[in-house]
Amino acid sequence: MEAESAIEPTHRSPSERLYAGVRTRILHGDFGPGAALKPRELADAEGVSLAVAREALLRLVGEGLAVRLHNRGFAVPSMDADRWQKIAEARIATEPVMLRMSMARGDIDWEARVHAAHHRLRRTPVWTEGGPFYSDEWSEAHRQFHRCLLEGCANDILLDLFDRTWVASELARRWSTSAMPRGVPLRSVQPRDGVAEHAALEAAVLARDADRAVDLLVQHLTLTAESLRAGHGHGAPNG
Amino acid sequence: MEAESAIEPTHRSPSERLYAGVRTRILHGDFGPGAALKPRELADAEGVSLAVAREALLRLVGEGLAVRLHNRGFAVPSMDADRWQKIAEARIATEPVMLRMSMARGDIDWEARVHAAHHRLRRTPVWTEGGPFYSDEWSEAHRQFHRCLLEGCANDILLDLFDRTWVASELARRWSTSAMPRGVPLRSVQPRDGVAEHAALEAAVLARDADRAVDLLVQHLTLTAESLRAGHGHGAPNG
DNA sequence: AACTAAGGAATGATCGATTATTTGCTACGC
DNA sequence: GCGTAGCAAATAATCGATCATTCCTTAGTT
Repeated sequence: MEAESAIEPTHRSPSERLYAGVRTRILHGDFGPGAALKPRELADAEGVSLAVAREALLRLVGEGLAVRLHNRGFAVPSMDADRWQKIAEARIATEPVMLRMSMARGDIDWEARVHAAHHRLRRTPVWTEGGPFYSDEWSEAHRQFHRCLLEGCANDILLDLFDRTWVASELARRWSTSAMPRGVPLRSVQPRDGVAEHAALEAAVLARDADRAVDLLVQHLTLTAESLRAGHGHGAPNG
Repeated sequence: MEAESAIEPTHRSPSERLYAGVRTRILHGDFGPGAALKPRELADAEGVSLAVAREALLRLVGEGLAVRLHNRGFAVPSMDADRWQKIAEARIATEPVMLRMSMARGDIDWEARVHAAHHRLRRTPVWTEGGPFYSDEWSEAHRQFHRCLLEGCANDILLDLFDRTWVASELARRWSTSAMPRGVPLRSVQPRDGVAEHAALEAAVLARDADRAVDLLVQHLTLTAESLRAGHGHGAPNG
């Protein structure tokens, strides 16, 4: 395998293109919570058949990024106030156990990857140029870092569960930041020092201090949930 | 809308019928691990179009009951020796935390449902008439009982994760039992008293003894994994 | 004998059109 | 005036056929 996935991303199959496009747009919050995802529209916009749009939507449903309403098509998942809490709770319930497993098993190579992931995260600009949104690069680096911490557990099933929860979390996060009024960028409602939190987490992990690492992780997740909850109710575009 | 979901189950949409049928057959082990799932065959067998078969397969992929190979169609997930361990480990990692949450939050109504689920489980015959297989009714009652124990946590995200893991677990279990030689039914390699285990678990849960309940659950999961591992390598139909 | 390359059969992906269901509106009766 | 039956537009589900890729056979070569 050489340059197989790195060549032209736009050269892939129609199905793949449309799937990736819609996925990105959902994650970016281009569709509001509960918005209908119409196969015809998506297909026409990409110049492709209905079947590929349906396929893309079906895949998204499997991933938790869309829901299906019986005989009423597809839609972006809706988001109510306490879904936040549920997602944060799920992460707090599952990730600490995984982190302990990861730290108990991870080898030198894993340590190196954690270090690299943290380095990348630290060096990636958090904010986009103009808007109050996280940059795509930072979002991806952020995901990589958190996943990397847990990858030492070497359990595909558990990492799958992480991926699912992460997607739900990102979706919710995006809507929360989208709900912010334009004049009040996210940084003002997030006085925490995310960089320091990640650094402390990395340090504890590499020092193999499991108790401290779990503490820091739970704290990190709790603070994230709280800052996002604080960002709610400012004037969400819809319900 | 009157009798909408309770009428003829065979009267549902073609898509639903085929989906449910294939799902059941996969769970029953009618296709070996890694077996190809060909849309054309499935569609023709049910007398429906290719699109319907593809849709069903896509849904199955989202559920973890099928995998997709790039430009090479769909297949039943393959199963290697240590996948067992991974699945058991995932359950042992996640379910105890959920059980504690559930027991901390569950109300009287939840207790009643746990009791009912256990009653149903206890009264359902475990084995099918002729073969060495679990009966469908028992499998479903078993799932309901275990899920019910955790439902007190009142967290959709976490219960979703349980559902996924359970499906993987059931798939693996079925293949393990299928691998048994015909003359040696499963009961002989499973000397444990599953009924007593479930009863003890129910008792600890209803007594709100979280530590004991978690202990029993972990023990239950561990024994399951071990008995299933013991059943491996007898002469699996394929790889 | 083994390895490689061409070609055909099988299967996967995509398409355009048709059928069935839902939705929103309108007209009618109470 | 309100509720409801019925019609029409929109959209979801399904179909049969076509295009593209992979797999398997076979012939040719070293």
